[in-house]
Amino acid sequence: MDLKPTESELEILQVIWKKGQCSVRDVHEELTKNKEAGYTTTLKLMQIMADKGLVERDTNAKIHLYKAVISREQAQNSALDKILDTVFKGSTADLVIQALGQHRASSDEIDAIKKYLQQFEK
Amino acid sequence: MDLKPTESELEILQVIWKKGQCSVRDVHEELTKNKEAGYTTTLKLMQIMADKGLVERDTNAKIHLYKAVISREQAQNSALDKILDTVFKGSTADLVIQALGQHRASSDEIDAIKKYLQQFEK
DNA sequence: ATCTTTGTACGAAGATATTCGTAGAAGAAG
DNA sequence: CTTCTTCTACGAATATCTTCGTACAAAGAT
Repeated sequence: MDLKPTESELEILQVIWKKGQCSVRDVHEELTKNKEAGYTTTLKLMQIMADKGLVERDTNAKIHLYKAVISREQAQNSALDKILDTVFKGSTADLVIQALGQHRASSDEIDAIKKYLQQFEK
Repeated sequence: MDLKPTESELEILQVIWKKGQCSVRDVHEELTKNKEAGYTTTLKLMQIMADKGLVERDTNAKIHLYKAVISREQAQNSALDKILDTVFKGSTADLVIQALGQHRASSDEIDAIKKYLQQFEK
């Protein structure tokens, strides 16, 4: 099992993570708020995702319901692993500093991070 | 101009970032330390990258020399932008905390980050 | 019961990315 | 000069991802 979602699959996962269990219709409506897409396109992608094991589906009713197999956290970690490896030379510190520098965290966010770092005191 | 390197292109950029200006041979030798690949495959990829504007090449000598057009920092930022958008709901704090939590930064790294955060004190 | 809407299944076209074989030019070695 | 190696150019096969048309089943409306 590979479990590495493609670009489009990730868009769909985002919707499922946000809304929980979803029909194709649910996902499609959400996706088409931002971009054009045919309904069967969304359907096909979700079927492929089910084949790959990225999502599970309940086919008991006419309207199949899909839920995510990989969690957002898993996806976050594999995304971090990947970019650490490909562009950050493995340095978490570089990544964090670059993230804080460029993407201007709010002061609340910075407080949250400082608080988090307290753990490592002592 | 799109400037979004693919997976393979990123592998090549890593070598160029590391070694500076490179011939195809240089890059190829480095790549094949880790994986199998035909020489002309590397060549073709680098030619495509030159077409796309990801690298520039000096074709004066017989052996063409390639250098990166986009910097590692640019690639880092676009990688961060992308995963912030796709898996972190735009939250830099989540990203940083997840990175620190999962990828066990060394205490040196944590110190560096704390120092960095001092900037935001007042 | 028939028509319309709303679903899933499936195949195939189109787009993009990856891999490599073959050809020929330019140097190096003999 | 001829041969061998090393290089670039190019085209095409393969793989993967994305998109959508068509077909048909099930449910709802008239």
